[in-house]
Amino acid sequence: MLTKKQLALLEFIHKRLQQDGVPPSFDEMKTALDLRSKSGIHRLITALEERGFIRRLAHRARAIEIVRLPENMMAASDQPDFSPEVIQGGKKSAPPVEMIGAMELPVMGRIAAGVPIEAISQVSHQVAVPTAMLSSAGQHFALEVKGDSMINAGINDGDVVVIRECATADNGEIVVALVEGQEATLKRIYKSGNRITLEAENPNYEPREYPASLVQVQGKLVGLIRSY
Amino acid sequence: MLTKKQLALLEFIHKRLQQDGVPPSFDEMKTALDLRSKSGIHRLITALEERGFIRRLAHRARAIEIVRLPENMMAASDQPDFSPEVIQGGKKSAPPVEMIGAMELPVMGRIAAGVPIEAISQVSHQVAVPTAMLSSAGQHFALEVKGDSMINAGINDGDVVVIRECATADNGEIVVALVEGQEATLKRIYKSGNRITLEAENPNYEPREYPASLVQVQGKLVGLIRSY
DNA sequence: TGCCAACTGCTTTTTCGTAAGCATATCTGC
DNA sequence: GCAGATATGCTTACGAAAAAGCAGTTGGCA
Repeated sequence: MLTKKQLALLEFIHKRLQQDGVPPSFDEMKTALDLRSKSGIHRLITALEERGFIRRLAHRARAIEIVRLPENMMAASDQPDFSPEVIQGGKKSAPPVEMIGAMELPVMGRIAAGVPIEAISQVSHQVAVPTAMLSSAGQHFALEVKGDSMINAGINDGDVVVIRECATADNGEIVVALVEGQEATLKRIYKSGNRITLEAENPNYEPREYPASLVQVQGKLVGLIRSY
Repeated sequence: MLTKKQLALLEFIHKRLQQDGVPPSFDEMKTALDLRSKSGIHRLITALEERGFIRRLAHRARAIEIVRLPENMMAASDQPDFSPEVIQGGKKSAPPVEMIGAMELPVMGRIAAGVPIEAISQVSHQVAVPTAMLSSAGQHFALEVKGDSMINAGINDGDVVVIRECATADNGEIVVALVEGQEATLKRIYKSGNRITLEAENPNYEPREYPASLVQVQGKLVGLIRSY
């Protein structure tokens, strides 16, 4: 799964994380692996992320988190107190994520009807989402809904929608669509020939039709979370 | 995941929280980190929120809560109230134990409009809900919605609603109400004098009025979860 | 109403991450 | 062994984010 370099880097990150709780910067990793340039690190990091060993926020300093470790490292990650171990009870024993059936997803900003999305690349915060809502395959993220364009689908202003990233969608599905490369909306999608129609679920908004080339599906709606 | 400054601030907040139970103000944090302006704190706080370490209420003084701590800090955070608990060593289940902002709630059955609830005492399964949805006080449970009586409130058939147990409700709130001791419905409640009106959010259903003595509030709606 | 805390906008400096282009290795299947 | 794919190394350049500061606005709350 991992190349030697990738493993070495992962080990280093892990060590630093345990040591000072702060992940190393690209420069520090560069030094640790005895390289003269950060670009190599960049590629290794990308590879690690692709393989699901780390998770990170793009364009954020030191925003790296280890998701899992390769089996052979589990043992190596010295647990000197291997044998029965005393842990302080109370809330301390936070159950691992999978056991409680939830995962944290980044909220990537807000999405509205017709209005350009505020930011789909910027994490505003995290939300916990039941894993039952997520499919095993694919990346997920969340968006806060602004406006009432999907009101008849039971999607209200302020709701958080969970989106699975994908580039295609079936007719009638609710998707996040990027129109003309800049305007992202949450709409029901219908395709016919090389035309795509985006329909709001609100009689006050007209369906809009575009050439298929101008519409790009970014993901489909898989869940919704609302707090009162 | 965190930069040094962010970690330092998180540590400080954590310390203060343990010490006096009250999160520090921006000014106190400013002093603690030896800054001359609070705006820096504001941005650090924002970064911590974005990365899912803290949660807070906008525009509220000292409304900061720690959601989870970085791994290496977990050990240092002694819980004073512990009941030492021996855990089998060995594999050490899931090393990066993250405090995640979710909790499991029992789904107590289904609730529909006008129709007696299937079972409000029987747990059919569990769902994970974001803790942000729950208030610290009170018991919560979940119900599956059957029917379209609340469709205009954006509550669809099949949705899971999160209910906080309580016996009273303000006018206009959506509650689980037990009518005549047997029929539980999810409705908007209005009180006037000793009459209580339960209103569906669907023009096809008539509001129904009862003597206050016949209606018992079982809990109020605090959240909604939908899977597509 | 007035205090205090939180929030915003703007500026500057420094650190950090991203990207493109090109040069070696290493591996894999034919 | 060779061709092509992959992994890696290096350089340079660019742009974004972190961090710090100051000033001014907004909002809660007593």
